Amino acid sequence: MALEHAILVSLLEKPGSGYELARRFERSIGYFWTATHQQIYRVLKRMESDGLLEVREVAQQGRPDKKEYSVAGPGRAALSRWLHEPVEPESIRHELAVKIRGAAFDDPAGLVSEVERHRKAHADRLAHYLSGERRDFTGPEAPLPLDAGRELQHAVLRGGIAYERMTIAWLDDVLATLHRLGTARPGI
Amino acid sequence: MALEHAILVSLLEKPGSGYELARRFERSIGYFWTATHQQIYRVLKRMESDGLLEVREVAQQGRPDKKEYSVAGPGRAALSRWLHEPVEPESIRHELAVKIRGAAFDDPAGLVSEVERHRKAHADRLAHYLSGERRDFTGPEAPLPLDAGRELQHAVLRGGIAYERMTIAWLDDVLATLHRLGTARPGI
DNA sequence: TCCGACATGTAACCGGTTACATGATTCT
DNA sequence: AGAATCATGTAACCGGTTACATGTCGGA
Repeated sequence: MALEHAILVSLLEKPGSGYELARRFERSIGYFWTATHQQIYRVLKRMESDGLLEVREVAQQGRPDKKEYSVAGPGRAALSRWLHEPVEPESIRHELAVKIRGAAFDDPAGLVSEVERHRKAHADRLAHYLSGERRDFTGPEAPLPLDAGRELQHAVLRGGIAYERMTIAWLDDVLATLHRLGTARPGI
Repeated sequence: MALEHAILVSLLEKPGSGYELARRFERSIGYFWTATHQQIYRVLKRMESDGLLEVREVAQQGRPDKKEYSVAGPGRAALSRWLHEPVEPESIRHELAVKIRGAAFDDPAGLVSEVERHRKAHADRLAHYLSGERRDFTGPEAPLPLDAGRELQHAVLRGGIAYERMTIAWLDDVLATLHRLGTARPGI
């Protein structure tokens, strides 16, 4: 049910249309919760009919009209309720780890290029996060009234950065292991 | 579709029943891919009827009979095919991160206990991984024929260890941030 | 004229979760 | 007698994915 709550958070940060939400889920929010536009439109409709959201038809020049959603009172209450109830610490699902273990029954060396692909994807994401951090969280830090939202967004981003760094280091470890296996027994 | 492949890997490592697989998914394999017994029984049945697995009824003393599954030729081929095709680098889904961002619109201090709960869960998992590592991957390392399966299992476990350590450090960071927000503006 | 960005949707499918159900055996 | 472990399942639901579908507007 976290998609609903992710949408509530995103709309509290800034109201927007389904399309705009979909874009945000490709960026900031999507760093730790993904959703496609189909899913988002479906859930927005349900949330609106449940009274969690309000819609406003907005005419635009040079663009199609859009429906701007914002959080209604019950939506805010629902978020608050969720924040106060515990969620289970989730376990990761890492398909690549399955592959790595599976490689023992196939060709370990054949996995090198796949691991390298993943390493690159994570390095790209890290670079993206770091540039976002530079853009949004450095420079003339508003010194007096520290904005809780900003601080917490930054804390989450630091988590993403730490995750990508850790993953890259681990994939280097995996590559070294695959290399060792490849050279140790060249005949077999 | 990774559940099928996780099952193939697990059964190649050692044949077993649905029940045994479910237990493994609570342990080693489950560290990076989870599945409940209902799911496993359903998929085992399908995989068997697809010819990927073989079943053998095994009578046991003092216990109910079980169906021992093992990987058939086509199953091994399917795994090999999967290992050679790229999988998309997946993005994480971290519900707690949604909560952290959402806390800005509610009570940041109220999240402390939840974050601490998660920190403890990850610390427990880390301890569990480390004891597994000590048990399975240290001591009299077979020095001559390094076993590819063992090496790769260890590499995956090191990934789990790195993940838990990173997460614990991040949650400490989050706790420090929440604390800062709580003390900085005691009146608001 | 065609492409890309903006904007919103439907339909079918499938994988995963939750709840329910049964029954044997061993240990306390 | 009751709890725990071993063992295997069915059914309903729901969230997420993939494919398909439509239409506007601005710029190359």
